Amino acid sequence: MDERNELMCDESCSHNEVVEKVRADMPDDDTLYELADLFKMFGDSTRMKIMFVLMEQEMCVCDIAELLGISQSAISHQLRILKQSKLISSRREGKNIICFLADDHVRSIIDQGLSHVLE
Amino acid sequence: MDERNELMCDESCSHNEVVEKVRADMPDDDTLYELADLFKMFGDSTRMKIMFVLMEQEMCVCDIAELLGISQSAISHQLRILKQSKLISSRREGKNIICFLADDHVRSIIDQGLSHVLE
DNA sequence: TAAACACATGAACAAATGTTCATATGAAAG
DNA sequence: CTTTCATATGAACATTTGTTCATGTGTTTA
Repeated sequence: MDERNELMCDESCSHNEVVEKVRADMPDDDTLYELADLFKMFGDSTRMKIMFVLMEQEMCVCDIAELLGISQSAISHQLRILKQSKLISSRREGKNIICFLADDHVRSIIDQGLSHVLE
Repeated sequence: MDERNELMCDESCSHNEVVEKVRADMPDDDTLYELADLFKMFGDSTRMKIMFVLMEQEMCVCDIAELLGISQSAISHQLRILKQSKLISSRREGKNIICFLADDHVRSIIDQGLSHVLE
């Protein structure tokens, strides 16, 4: 009887024990999905631009839209998503909503990405 | 005459000079798109899983598929994309193609992401 | 050289995503 | 309290994206 999964190649390059070890060391599925969802936030150029702006300067919605040349509605939709991911927060100030980065990981993540891209 | 863009809020929270400074400090559009495309790679759970596996152990395509319980075809399509982004490389070894991480930034990017998620 | 195996790839399809447009909400000023 | 301004949101739409299925390519082994 062959105990290996039918998908596995005949002469497994890594032995089963190795596969088992790697499998055991993987984060659970929920964490993996959360992680992918987090990076999804950085995977759209509009959101990327918003975060870049907020890395330098907190700013109201309207100014972000103007600075980036993107419609207020589009910005607002994206801000909503970014807030849900707890990457940015906001406070009211008079008539305006001021947005700012909510997490310092944003900076380090973007910096690591830049290092790769600029190589 | 009002020199401000019509989109800009009446009483700009940030003065125009600030907006101009931030705009000047932004990377050019090409870089921003590249950056977003890079993070897009981390924004899918299948690719995330592949990279997690390869962080621990280089491995042939077939074993990755078996370990993750994902079809060989799906894995192959994703590997193609990851190679295009220069995140993983591969070499032939007999009948198999062995895949491995091509860039150490992968580890640091994922680690930063994990820190955020596990908070 | 023929068969078996590991992997790649194209087409088709469903699902997720981002923008626009129109409109709603809610604070502030008159 | 009415109007105005800044922002939010829902619906519709076009794109992008990821998977499956069928099949192609290139290596190895018999």
